[in-house]
Parts: sequence; C-alpha cells; structure tokens
Amino acid sequence: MDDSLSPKLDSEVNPKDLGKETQASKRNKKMIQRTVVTVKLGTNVGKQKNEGPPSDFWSWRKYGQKPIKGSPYPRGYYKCSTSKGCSAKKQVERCRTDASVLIITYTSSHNHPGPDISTTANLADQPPPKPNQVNNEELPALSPKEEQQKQQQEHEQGQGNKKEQTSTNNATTTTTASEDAGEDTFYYIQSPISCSRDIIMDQEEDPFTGNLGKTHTHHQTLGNFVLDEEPLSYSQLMCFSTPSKLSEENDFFDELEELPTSSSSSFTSYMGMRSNNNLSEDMIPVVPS
DNA sequence: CGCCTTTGACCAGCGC
DNA sequence: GCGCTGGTCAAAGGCG
Repeated sequence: MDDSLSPKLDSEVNPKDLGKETQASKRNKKMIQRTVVTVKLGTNVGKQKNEGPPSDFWSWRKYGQKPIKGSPYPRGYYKCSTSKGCSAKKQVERCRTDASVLIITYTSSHNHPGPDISTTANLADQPPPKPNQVNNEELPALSPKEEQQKQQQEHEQGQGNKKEQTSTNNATTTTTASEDAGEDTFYYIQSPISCSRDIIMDQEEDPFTGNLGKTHTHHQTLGNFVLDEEPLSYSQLMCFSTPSKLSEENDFFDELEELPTSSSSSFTSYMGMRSNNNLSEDMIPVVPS
C-alpha cells in the first residue's frame, strides 16, 4: 500500500532512490511544503472523536506513532487514504505545554480532488461518508505515565475549562484564538506564540529559516487565513459535532484525557474547504528556502 | 472482506 | 565515529 505512495514522492526526487525511499522522503521533508497548524482544542474535542464526526473530507490512515523527546505526548503519523496515490501526510501531536493545543503538520498536498465544497457544506448537516474512519484518534494515545502527567497538566489548567465544558456549543461564536481557549470548541491559533511557540518554531524553523525568521510572519498567514476569514468554518465545524451528546461525552473524554482526532480533522476539513474555494493551502504551506 | 490501528524494528540525518 | 531522534515500513490484530 504504502509502496505505491512512497515511490510517488520519491519519483519527484529521484527514481533511482526508490530503493531508498526513506532517504529520499526524508530529504523531501525538508524540501516539501509543510503546513503547520495549531488547533486549540476544547474539552469537547474528546467527544467529537467519539462521535465520529467528519474529521475531514479526506480519510487518513495512521501509519506510525512515536514519542517525541521533550514532549509528554507522542506524535502520530498519518497518510491520506482517500486516494491511493495521494502522498499527503500529516503529523498530529499535542503541544507539550498545553495539552489542549493540537499541532498538526501537513506535509505534501493531496494530488487528488477532494470532496466538493458543496458536498462539504452539506457535511455540516450530514455525517461524512466514512464516519468510522474518523473514529480513530488522530491523537496518539497516551501511555499510563503520560496520562498521569497530562491529567495533572490538564487538571491545573483544565479547572477553568471544565467549567465551561458544558457550553460546548457556544464555540461557534468564538472565532478568536485568544485566551478563550477555555471554551469547549477548538480554536485555530493564529500563532504558536500562544503556547506552542517552541513547537511551532521548531517545525517551521527549517522551512522558514529564510522566510520566516519571525513567528509573526507565520502569525500573519495563519491569522488571516484562519481567524480573519471564514468564520464559516467554525459553524461548520460545530455542525460536525453533536451538541446534545457533547455534554455527555464531555465528561467521558474528560476523564479519558484523550486527544480528539475529530478536532484536528475538522480543522483539516476546514483547510480542504478553503483550498476548494479559492484559498488554497498554498497560502499556508511553508515553503522552505 | 476490507480497512484501519497498534506496535516494534529499521534506516537515515544530525549533533556532539 | 557514536549515539540519539525522527520518520517510515511491515506484521498482527481488531472492527465495521
């Protein structure tokens, strides 16, 4: 399966290296465009994952998970399974400093047409074709030890969140990624500065070395892209989740402390929609020097 | 039956 | 040159 994918990527680089896909791919990683997205997750996130909302128009298949040094949370590696030849990948990890923040790094772009926006729009009302896929957590499960840490972490900051958890639905209204993180909804963080600065910088450091020496650059891009434009996404995202159940599952996930895939997925969908419309991911993608 | 998740192992790049 | 870390692959198991 993957074989078909790897070669594709490599083919762009060097057919000869097919045997050394890993190598080529690794090199590519630095060359290919990477889109780093930080998503602020509310507690409600967890429920979403369980609910199995349309994570995004594309289906992702997890092909690996690795603990990241310096981060209590592992990183999950996903490949686009919507199309066999699609080389789109994404990495999902939690902000080491804020468990409620998801850091999604998109690598490569889909080489196939995603679902029509119109379809997507409907998705808001209707569940996606493959809800089951969404079920899977994009977020790597935490080991018992990690969970404990996380629990402690969330416990501290979650105190405020938990209170608001009940108001999960309200998320739709909030568009700003400010300190409102307490909300149940997920927010798009304009810039890593919020909390995942280190992480983001880390990821972008490479690609942005020349272009994005400053976080604010990224901020602008994401800011415009995510925050200023399309509050629509929020409503859509919200639509994905079922409010009624949210409150119930809230507790459930709260205890689990797991990371919701849906949230990230939702975000992804958002991106996809945009690309479908006029704004392509190209806007966000990090283009290495 | 097919697809996806999980987990361990392997490989390559990078830093010291 | 060695060790560490990150990323990917492959096999096994589970679920819808």
